[in-house]
Amino acid sequence: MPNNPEITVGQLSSRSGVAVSALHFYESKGLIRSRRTAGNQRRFSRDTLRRIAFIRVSQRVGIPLRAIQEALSALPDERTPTREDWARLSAMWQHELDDRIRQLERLRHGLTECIACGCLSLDRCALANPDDVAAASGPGSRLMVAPRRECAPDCGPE
Amino acid sequence: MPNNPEITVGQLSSRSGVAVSALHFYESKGLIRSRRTAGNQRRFSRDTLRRIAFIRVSQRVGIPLRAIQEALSALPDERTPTREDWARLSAMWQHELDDRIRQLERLRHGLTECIACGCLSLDRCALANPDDVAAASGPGSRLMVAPRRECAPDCGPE
DNA sequence: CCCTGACCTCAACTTAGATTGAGGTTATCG
DNA sequence: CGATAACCTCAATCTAAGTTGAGGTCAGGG
Repeated sequence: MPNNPEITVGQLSSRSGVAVSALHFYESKGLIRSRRTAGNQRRFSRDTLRRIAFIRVSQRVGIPLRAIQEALSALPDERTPTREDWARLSAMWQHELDDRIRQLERLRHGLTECIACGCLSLDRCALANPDDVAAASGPGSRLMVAPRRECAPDCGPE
Repeated sequence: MPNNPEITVGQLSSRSGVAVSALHFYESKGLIRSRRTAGNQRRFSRDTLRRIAFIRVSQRVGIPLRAIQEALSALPDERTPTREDWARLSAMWQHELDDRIRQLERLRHGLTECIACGCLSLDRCALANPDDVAAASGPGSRLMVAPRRECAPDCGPE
């Protein structure tokens, strides 16, 4: 089985569960690469499967394709990536993931308080005016959360 | 100040931090409502601010506008919503939020293991083949995660 | 040899959540 | 009264992440 080193787009699709059209799309975005046969058909090397696994995992973390592409471009260009190469890449997302979990937990905490007071006041509630929505959505992402203020007595409905 | 009960779209925008165009958009989607003046300008009641706070918080949780609209439609139609009304609504998202946190934590756990083994194999890694991506994105959301299999010795690069 | 299924390209369409612009009206300040 | 800022509608555009379809080619089996 390690004898036929290349696979077709259809095989790649059925093995990865990703539609052929999506694979074309990924290739057009530079996330995967292929060689062409004499008849202009794509042939993928086996480690493309691993690339796709990485892409799917990354998408689950919430990373946009654009950023995944940039991460993948850190892989060695002609040598087949080693286990360490992949581990290094995966570690990158772990920070992202930690951040996102922390954000959601802050949000959950805030929501609990705000349910208690029923407030949801734009001025006072940490939940409004987030400033950390854009995490992992672009280069200059801002990660701060405004310091919480107390829910004031008048922050319920008038 | 509680004397002028209505605000313009510009005031709503600057107080909420949401662009006027977005407010128009929200109104077109039925998330907020307005009265019109003789000159066809929008006038919003004050509790629209709270609606917008709710919308923003919900978006942070990852709820699509469509679902936010449905939730908001549970608010009383002519009476100003009470603190309890809002609390009831907010509580709905808490379950969503818990789910999402749990998912991300599972993902993080899996990622840690996969970093250790460097695998990311489509066949063996729980991280590929998720089946729980679509949580909170549509009515029949599937929440299962495939039972984990061990990372096998050959799941590193060949 | 020819049929069929897998493959090719390219353009158009999809959904979500808006933003931008054109062209025109209203409200307010001095 | 006039300038200007804020408002109005409606259509077009944008990004992300693809899917769908038209029209045409390639490869392998019977």
